[in-house]
Amino acid sequence: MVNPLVQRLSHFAALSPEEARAVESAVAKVKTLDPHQDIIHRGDIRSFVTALLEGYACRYTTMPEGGRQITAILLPGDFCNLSLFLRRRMDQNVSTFTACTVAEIPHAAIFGLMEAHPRIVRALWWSTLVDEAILREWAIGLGRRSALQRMAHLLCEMLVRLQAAGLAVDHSCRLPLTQADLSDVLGLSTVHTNRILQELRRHDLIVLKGDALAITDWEGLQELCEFNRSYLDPDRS
Amino acid sequence: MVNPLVQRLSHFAALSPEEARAVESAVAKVKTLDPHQDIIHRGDIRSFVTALLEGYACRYTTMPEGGRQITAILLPGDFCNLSLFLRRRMDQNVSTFTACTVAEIPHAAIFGLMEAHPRIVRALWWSTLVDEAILREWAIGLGRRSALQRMAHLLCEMLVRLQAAGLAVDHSCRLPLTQADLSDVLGLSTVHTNRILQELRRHDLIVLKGDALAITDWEGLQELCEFNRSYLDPDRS
DNA sequence: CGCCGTGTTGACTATTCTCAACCCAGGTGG
DNA sequence: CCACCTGGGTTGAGAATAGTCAACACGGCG
Repeated sequence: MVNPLVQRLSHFAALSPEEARAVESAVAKVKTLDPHQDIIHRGDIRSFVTALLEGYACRYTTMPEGGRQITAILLPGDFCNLSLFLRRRMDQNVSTFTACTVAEIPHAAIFGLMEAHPRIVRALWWSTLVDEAILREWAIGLGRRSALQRMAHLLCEMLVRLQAAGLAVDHSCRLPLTQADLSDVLGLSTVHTNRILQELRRHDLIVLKGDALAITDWEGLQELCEFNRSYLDPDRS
Repeated sequence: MVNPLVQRLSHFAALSPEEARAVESAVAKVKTLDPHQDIIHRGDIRSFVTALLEGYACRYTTMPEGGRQITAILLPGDFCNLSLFLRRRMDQNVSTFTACTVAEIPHAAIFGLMEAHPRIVRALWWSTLVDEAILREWAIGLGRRSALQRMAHLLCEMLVRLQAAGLAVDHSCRLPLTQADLSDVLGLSTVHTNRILQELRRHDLIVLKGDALAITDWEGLQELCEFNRSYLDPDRS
């Protein structure tokens, strides 16, 4: 199996075999994690950065009143906390949805990589830019899209990202989030999320049963939310 | 006057006098812009990066149906489009609120800076991290805070950022955004924005008249929205 | 068997939006 | 100097979107 981390980084800047090896050997430890287990807490100090190799995870913040807002869904190849190599303390929580395997890369190894291989700096920076572009698109949706469009947009985004990670066949993929999880992504109540999903099903746009998401009308779903994938791709347009 | 750009960057990584000079001499051109003038459009290709030296500006995206979502408010020292030095095309619009002066830094000069002065890489990366942290906080607010809390949070954030830029005295600053602009930041209608502002005034939390914002109950305003400034500061906690 | 997590439903409430009107200050042209 | 226009702010009424509360269904699992 190709290392998802290398695969992701080469998506942003073509890596030489030597550079790919350098990335792989920067990994100090590989860990497996249970579902719904916290990887990092807000305020933690770490001497390493964590990258997701297998499974689904998220970054989130909890509100003092008890709510939760998910600010990123992490897929294989994503960094859980790249910012930690500059910032001393983690400013949000990261937790798994499913069982996961993660790679731990010591800060020193990151600095070493960056010094020896300028192209890797570029790739790392790119990866944070895409992170930010996704977050921006979520903010736009939270501010200006209806609940229905927001959900449709999220499903489109997930499919495209999972396709890029080689984790989707045709227009189907695994989506191991409960309706409560989806609510915390979209800023909705669980009841409303449930009704929105039913509406998408009623229009024959999707089939979602447990883990399994199938987008049965890809064109229709994209039109509904005016999905434009360009923000997910390095310079497609 | 200290160059706001240098001031901002030294906030993130102490720059030697030589590095400060290097930053200043990377600026190829300084321009002045009218109020409500677009600086960059989505899709533009540029060979330089733009930094704001004076004035207030914003990044925004327009929806196909006609809405607008502002995704960042830019103050002196902020980059309008730092991502452009990696990404070929601009993925959002940037426009001024007030008359502004901006510095144009050619991509080549950025690369030169980064090569000669590793600490500047650090400072630039930091600046994008803070950008992202602000955006994340906005997303959290859009998802999980009431309109009232969102507005309060924005005003707290603006005051702290303007203080850091030396543009606030005590708890007062200039806020040259119309209620329609504020609405496009907070994801509200202008009517609701108006009513929320009245509510803040009624509780004697703020005085806002035209441009002039005075926060008359700083503690109360922070409590109302549970404002915690740590996301704005390099490793305050 | 009974419990728990997840999904579903109905009834009611709250928040926010839309539409339409109106006010007011500043600037412009007659 | 005044009439008019315009952009921003304000108000009221009614509608739409989304939240809350409470109950129930269903499957997996101890």
